[in-house]
Amino acid sequence: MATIKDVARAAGVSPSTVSRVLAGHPRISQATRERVLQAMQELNYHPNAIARSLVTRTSRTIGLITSRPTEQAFANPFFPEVIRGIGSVLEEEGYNLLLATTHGEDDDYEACMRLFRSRQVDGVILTSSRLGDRLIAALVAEEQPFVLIGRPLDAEGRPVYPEAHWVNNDNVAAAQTAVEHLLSLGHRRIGFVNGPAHWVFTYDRLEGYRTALARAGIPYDPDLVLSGHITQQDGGRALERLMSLPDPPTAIVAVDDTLALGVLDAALRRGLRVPEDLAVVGFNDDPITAWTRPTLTTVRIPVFELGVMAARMLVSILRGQPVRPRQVILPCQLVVRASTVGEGR
Amino acid sequence: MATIKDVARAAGVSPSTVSRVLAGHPRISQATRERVLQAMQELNYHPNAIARSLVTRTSRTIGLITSRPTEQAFANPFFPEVIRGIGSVLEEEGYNLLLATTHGEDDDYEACMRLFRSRQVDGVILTSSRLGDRLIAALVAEEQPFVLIGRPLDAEGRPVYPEAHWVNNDNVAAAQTAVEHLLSLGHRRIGFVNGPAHWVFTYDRLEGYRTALARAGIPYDPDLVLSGHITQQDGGRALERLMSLPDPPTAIVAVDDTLALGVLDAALRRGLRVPEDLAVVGFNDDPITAWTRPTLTTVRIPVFELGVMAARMLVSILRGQPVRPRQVILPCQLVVRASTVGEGR
DNA sequence: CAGCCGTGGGATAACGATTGCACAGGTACC
DNA sequence: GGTACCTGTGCAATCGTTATCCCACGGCTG
Repeated sequence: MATIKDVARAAGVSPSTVSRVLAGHPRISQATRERVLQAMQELNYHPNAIARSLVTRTSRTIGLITSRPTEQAFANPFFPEVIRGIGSVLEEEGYNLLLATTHGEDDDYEACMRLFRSRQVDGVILTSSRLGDRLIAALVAEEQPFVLIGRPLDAEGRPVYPEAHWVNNDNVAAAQTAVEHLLSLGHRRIGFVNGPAHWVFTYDRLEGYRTALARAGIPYDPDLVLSGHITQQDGGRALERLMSLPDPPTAIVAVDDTLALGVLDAALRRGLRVPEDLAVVGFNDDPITAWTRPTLTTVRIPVFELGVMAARMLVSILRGQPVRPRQVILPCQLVVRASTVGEGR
Repeated sequence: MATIKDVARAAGVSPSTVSRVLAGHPRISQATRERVLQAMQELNYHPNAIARSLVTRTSRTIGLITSRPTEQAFANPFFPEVIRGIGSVLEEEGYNLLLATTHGEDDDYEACMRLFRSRQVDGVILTSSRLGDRLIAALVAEEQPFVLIGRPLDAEGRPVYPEAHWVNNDNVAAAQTAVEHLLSLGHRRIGFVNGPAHWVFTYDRLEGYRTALARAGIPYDPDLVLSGHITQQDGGRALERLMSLPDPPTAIVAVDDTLALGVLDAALRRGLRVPEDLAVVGFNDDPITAWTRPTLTTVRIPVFELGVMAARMLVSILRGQPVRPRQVILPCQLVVRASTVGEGR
């Protein structure tokens, strides 16, 4: 493959000049520029990004860290959508996207730090966070450029790192809205089917649930709150346990559509009528929710937009531009369907 | 950040020696090795992958080329699943995964070639192909390492590049099986709702449709075959057109579940009973198909496994190992549900 | 006419690793 | 005791760019 030296020789100039043409340097005469460009064409020259990275100390690549549990959690719609969002920005900014694939729960830490230390990425986007996340702590400590989709909380659930950049959908408000929707329909005993409790988004949604209840003057009943993996199976199990309570709920909020599907399926199997005997609300507006019988009330999350915002932020950071608000919260939207208000179709 | 020279100085050896320790070179004494390792630890040294790439001329990164139309086509389940499959292999092989994000129909060509020419990837995996695909032609011509998920056909649909590496699900057989299933249920007029005709997977599925009909001695009726984008909308439109034929079909095969969903929805709206008035078969076994009413008969495609195989192949190629069979065909599985045989639930 | 400045471009040194070659010292063998 | 070989390590070139410094040249100014 042709190098910058070959081009230089062919054009009768020095490598420096070729480099300057490449960079669009102003102090190059029109004549030389054209000679160089033509030589490039003739030799089918393409600059070696690796060599360039070595000297500029930037890779024009950003990493996407998605830990396995998240991938499961958001399973279908989240992953491709957020990538589409991120990709759409990076593409026009001329950045590459490197995926960190990890196996274990905590391997995202190693994977991410390796990307930075080996200089393969200029910054990263994290697609989710845990309470007291050590990866976030490390990135902050090492001052590595990153943007979090979500928000950083310490192990006790208190907001931390006010300087950090993140973009989040308002999970607290979203869950609150969902619960208030049920309250407005007259429900008073509302079950909450949670995912793994140490994720921030599940934590926040639980928070919204509690807030809504508190505002309505309904005491919090721990028996009504279950937590499991984000699978249809665990959704089903949760329903069984909730319905065998002495005073079972008349409505259930699940933190993810997959869980809600499990709940719904188990409820129907049990012979419950939805929503008459039990109302169900999910999260994410998975396309599938428009097809269940009854269709599923759910909270739409602007995933594509989260990706776009996160990417924009990170690019600004890397450019050294100050990012206007360091944190952005995008609103969610309750999509009311038949699983809470009957035949809405 | 510490470099190899810092480590060398701290350990009282030359950079070469440090490099050899890093590479696990055999002719390094135990004592030196330990001194060097300790120095690395103390300095928190991590080798610069960029610098290494420059001299070794490999990036230990592979690219994933997914053109926008494909992303739409396979929308939900395909994309994350194939990445999971690829990732699971690359992770243990120590390769990175770089995503090529493209906007336009033909931009995948530019994107892919740029990755190669700028030396950012050692090889690529293509997630799909068109008839007479120029990207494939270029990769073959330039002898770049690549694996295709799908198979290469020329503009007229003839197999080409017998040397190329690819892994494919047997779309012809799959479609054939689907049609034969309908034939065995007594259907004689079977509609075919296709995606964009220039994709190989749609081409192959149409091929399977024709083969099955031919074997059953049923003449091919072009009126029964429609082609559009892979959206629910176009599925609905296709149904309308098919059902307004003078002699409408009693069964429909759609090349993708999204299309099948559109067909199903439009059919139900039209007051047709499924499967009594119209049987419907889709492709991909999207989780959603288990939730429609009636549930949707579909063809399950081993997406994760396609990713795994493709990645394994590519890694072998990059290692310089001969790949045993250059082409692999994975079987599909017909999942029979209520949209063809009534209440299967 | 001397000095200065702006323009265009060359020389050279990094950037941080790998690697072929050379070489010192020790051991084994004839 | 000399030669040959093995072991362990250093030297220096190299990968393909960019960046810093510097110089040549021409025109303008005083």
